[in-house]
Amino acid sequence: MAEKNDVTIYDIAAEAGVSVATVSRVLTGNARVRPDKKERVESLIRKYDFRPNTFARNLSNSKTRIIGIISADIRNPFYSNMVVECEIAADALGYTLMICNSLGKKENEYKLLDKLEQQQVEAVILIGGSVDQLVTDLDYAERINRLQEKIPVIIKGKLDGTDCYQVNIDEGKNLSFAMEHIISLGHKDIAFLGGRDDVKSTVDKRLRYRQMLRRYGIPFREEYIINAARYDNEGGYEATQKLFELKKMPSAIISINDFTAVGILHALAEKGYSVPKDISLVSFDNTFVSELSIPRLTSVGYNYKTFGEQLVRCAVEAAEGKAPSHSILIAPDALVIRDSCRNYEQ
Amino acid sequence: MAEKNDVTIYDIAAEAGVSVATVSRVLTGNARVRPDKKERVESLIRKYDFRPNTFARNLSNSKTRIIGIISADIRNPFYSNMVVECEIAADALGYTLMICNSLGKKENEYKLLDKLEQQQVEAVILIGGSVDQLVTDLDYAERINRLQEKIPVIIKGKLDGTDCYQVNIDEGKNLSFAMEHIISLGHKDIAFLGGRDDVKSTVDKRLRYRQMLRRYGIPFREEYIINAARYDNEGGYEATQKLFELKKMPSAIISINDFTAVGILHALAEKGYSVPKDISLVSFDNTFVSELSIPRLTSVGYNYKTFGEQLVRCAVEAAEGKAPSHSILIAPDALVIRDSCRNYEQ
DNA sequence: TTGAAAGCGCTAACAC
DNA sequence: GTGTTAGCGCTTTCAA
Repeated sequence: MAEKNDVTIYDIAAEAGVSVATVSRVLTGNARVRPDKKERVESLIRKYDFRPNTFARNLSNSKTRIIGIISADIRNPFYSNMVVECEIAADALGYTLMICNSLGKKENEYKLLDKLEQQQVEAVILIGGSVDQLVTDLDYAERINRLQEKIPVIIKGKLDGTDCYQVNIDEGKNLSFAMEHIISLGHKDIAFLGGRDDVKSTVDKRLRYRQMLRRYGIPFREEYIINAARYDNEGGYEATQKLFELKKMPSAIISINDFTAVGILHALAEKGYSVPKDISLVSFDNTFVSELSIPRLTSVGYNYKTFGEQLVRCAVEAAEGKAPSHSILIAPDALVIRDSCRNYEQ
Repeated sequence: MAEKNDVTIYDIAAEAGVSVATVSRVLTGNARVRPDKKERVESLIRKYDFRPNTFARNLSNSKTRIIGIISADIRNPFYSNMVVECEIAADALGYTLMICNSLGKKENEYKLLDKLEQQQVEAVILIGGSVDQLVTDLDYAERINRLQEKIPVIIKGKLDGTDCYQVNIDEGKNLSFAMEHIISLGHKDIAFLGGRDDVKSTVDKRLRYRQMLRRYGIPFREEYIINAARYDNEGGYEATQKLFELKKMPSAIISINDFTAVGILHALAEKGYSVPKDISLVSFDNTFVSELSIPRLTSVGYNYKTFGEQLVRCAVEAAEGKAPSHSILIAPDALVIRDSCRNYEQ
């Protein structure tokens, strides 16, 4: 075990009585080889279960066909969905996805960037972390710019001061789907819980939230927008506690994501509110969490598959020098109606 | 972008007026270099933001410090927890984890094995997929044996006909924690829902289930063990439907995992059963799902951190020729008591 | 402490 | 079609 008894192209060549070039040719398929030689080589390859050394290969032609991806944390289903779809898309294009998690630490983002660069990945995709921030670190932007000189960088989100390829979705549009659903059900007192004001996608949604209220002639109440430090169930739970302090409870709540929605559900249940009987709830992301909760959540779904495909397609095209569009917008997501909303009756 | 304008060790050497060997020495730190030269080289490295080409390096010393891991599907929190802990552990030891998903397809397992072998990973870790099967494919075992001749293979699970390194947990022990809790609460009619009889960990649990009943003098009822094709909420839902067909409902249910438990919860709620009022429920894995459901689930927790550490430690030691123990048993997990069980009253 | 040079295993240009 | 050979960028003897 762990011995370097590896068969090389030379061994194969020797035993087959041909040159290494010929072996290489049958390996790459880049040139014609006389059938009988080809057959001899191939049978030797099978015999020794030979696999060409990737490093020698990469060193020689400086193409790794690896795409790096740095996600925030695949334990969050939003990211794992995204990452797996990217993996599938990359595989379909003959690329390998190298998956890394920054786990919420800026220093990890830097470390991973170094690592991927050193691994000679042909493109790097960034989802979550710095690319979610409303205002970008100068330091980070600089690091990315330096990287961009060698390797294309594709992000979901934004990065001021860089010209990364971007693949995004119209968060405002998504918000409007949720709002329209709620409003069509007769709700007017609609709170928006969760999220932070340093996160771009959240800010985009909040902007649209106010805009929608205005459009439908519903008065805006500052106190109905409630921050939460974390995008998880605790965040939802805490935000709901603040909601309880208000004199008037809303009849509907929009939650920044499924996890937060579950926290909201717990908090409401504790206080004796029933969903959807007393309060309706819509959320975003449509992860499996929305299927698991009771009641199941009406949620605006992310189209993970399309997203993954676009991210990877962009990465591959950029890597191959095909100059894809610098800013790709994914078609808006669809609302998946489940059991957490109902008609509002006076 | 994507240009090969990369600075090499030669450029650095030339500009610093030293040989490439010297540059290499400061890079690896494997030999002493006169301070002034060292300083000159280092400043050049900074100046050009130089990073040695990993492939050349690997080719030269045939050490990649990469460990491959093939998990079933990181969209399942059980695997993402495991994988992230492995990633953290690997990083701490100076290794990189290459994460792949077989997504339930045998062919993918083979493809990924090839890919990892070609990438020259120094060890491969297998969790989920073939290693979960009660009886191993001969074909697969053979593939693994061939791989083992070059690279150590570490598995969570089993693989008949191979002598992979194994890191496992005593599933029976875990089951007994769940049972003892339930029994101590006064329950006697205890059903065990979910899981398939071709999965080893499930079979282990079922064996212990019967054993525990015997030990406590509780009659065993065949019909209280219910299979489910899938280990997700649908599996739980379906298994519960079968339970409804029985003349007598149990007072407690043990669920094969958290997802299944949620399906059970949904099915019970539909029929008007309340948990824990009417029926108590315990499950396994203690993923975040058990925190999210209503009621929150009492669950026997996996110690993901320890598991990840042991898996990676074993991989690294084997890779470095240190001959770790061939079979490692993780300390049994702990029961996390939440809100899904209660005392049984006649 | 340092430099020259021989690999590491493969690809591709070049000549035949 | 096929073989020879020059790299690819780095590490590591071996001498000096």
